[in-house]
Amino acid sequence: MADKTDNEYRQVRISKLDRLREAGQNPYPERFERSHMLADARLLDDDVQGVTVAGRIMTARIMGKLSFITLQDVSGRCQISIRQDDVGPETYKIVKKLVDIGDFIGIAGEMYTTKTGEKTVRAKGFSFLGKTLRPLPEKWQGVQDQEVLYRQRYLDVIMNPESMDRFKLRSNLIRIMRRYLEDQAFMEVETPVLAPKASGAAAKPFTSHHNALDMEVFLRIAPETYLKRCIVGGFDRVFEFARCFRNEGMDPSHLQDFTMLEYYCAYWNYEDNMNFTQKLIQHVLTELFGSLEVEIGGEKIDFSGEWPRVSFRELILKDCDIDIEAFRDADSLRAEISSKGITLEDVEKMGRGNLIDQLYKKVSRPQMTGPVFLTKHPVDLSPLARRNDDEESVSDRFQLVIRGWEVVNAYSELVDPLDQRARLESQAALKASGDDDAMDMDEDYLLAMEHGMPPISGWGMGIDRFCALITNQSNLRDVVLFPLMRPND
RNA sequence: GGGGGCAUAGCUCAGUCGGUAGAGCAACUCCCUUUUAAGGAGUGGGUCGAAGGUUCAAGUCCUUCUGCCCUCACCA
Repeated sequence: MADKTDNEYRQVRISKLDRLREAGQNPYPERFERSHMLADARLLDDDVQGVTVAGRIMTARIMGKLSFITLQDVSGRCQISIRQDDVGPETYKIVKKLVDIGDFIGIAGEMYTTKTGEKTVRAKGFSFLGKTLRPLPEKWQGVQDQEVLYRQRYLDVIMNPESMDRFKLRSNLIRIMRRYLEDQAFMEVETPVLAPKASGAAAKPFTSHHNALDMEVFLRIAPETYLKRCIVGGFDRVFEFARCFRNEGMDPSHLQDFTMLEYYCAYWNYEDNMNFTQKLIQHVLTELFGSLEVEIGGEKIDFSGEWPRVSFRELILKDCDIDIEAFRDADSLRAEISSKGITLEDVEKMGRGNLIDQLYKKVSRPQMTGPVFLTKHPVDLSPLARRNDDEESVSDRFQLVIRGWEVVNAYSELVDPLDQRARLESQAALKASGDDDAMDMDEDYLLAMEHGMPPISGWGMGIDRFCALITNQSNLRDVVLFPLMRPND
């Protein structure tokens, strides 16, 4: 790792700092006025005067009295040239002797096209804008070491334009979603990250201790119950980009620290919400890609038209010929699964809902490619979802599955406070009997519910997952700028 | 947690059967007014991830450890 402070490069560059100051150049000046981003400068006609650009030096071709330098900024790259005859021998000597690849410089000058056809800014004035003490990675191969790419992400995005583009896309994605929701009268709110209870999902929380209050606090595992309190309070449509934390295993599709977008809409049911989801995602993809066909993992996925809606029951019946409605308790279902020759891990401990979920993950989910709305989950997998009025064993719930990834989870919310109390009591009983993932009793949330809720449909999307999916990344860390790494010093 | 893989100069990588540590880029000293992976001449740069072991001799073989990647399990 680059933690040595005594290497040749650093010593040489520190000595250049002093020489820059002696030559009258501040190595770290306070500002610079740009007229154009580099990508925009390249579009200018020849002979345009008064162009001022700045950026990081990526490559340099230094000659005796004329140099070509490629600068990079967030917009892209542009070549500049510096001629001794234009800037004078003192300044040209600085360029030759004291400027390194990786440094920031700014120039003022005019546009021209070189005889090899490259748009170039010819420097009439030169400003030193920032000294680097470390060399950039190799200009052609860049950084290959996955560990360095994660630990020193700045090097990744400096050297790899596709990586920079991916993070730009993530930013665009979030902006487009935020605007779309705002345009549909949703209001962005912020709810607690640090709370006395980890509620709203089944997951192991991170814990901490609040000194002044002398109490245990939890990092949120979901914003759900607070956003629903907002609905109780009269905000009809709310959303939050909620950083959530779950103290569970890490692998390419799970991070302990991730971003969920959740929204809640009063007076909608889950079917309204499916309609809206389809419009939202079609809008986002059109804005991002100008197309509803996205290539993911080597196959083109078509997001246009109406997406199929299939219930758990229909799906499982189709994929393994088991009608889950015919098996109303865990034991009979377990027997049926094993009689079909399907093996699932740890079936003995599972309730009926979990059995169905595991069965689905085994026989159905891996082969689901295009966008599919999976609906009507077993009610005991959905402690916060509304029970279906016609079938009491299922919930008014859907997930959006794309290429085997559950990207969206949404339902008609349970707004009956007595039903909610009963379901949380059974969750708490599961937890007391050793199920760490079951939910806690949440009296504070029940108190809010008892003050009355309208019909609500809520919705959550794993932003990291969606982003990884549409940027064709298989590891969520590739869409997170600074993933958590074990320190290695 | 199980299994597999990787770790050599600032970066990208070679390193044969165990026998003096290599290249390109980058850096340093020069030359160079149209380059664009600029070119030419020269120079310096290594705790081979760490610690043990085997051996006359270890970057190389063995053990342990650390970090990272993949995979299985777990986990909405």
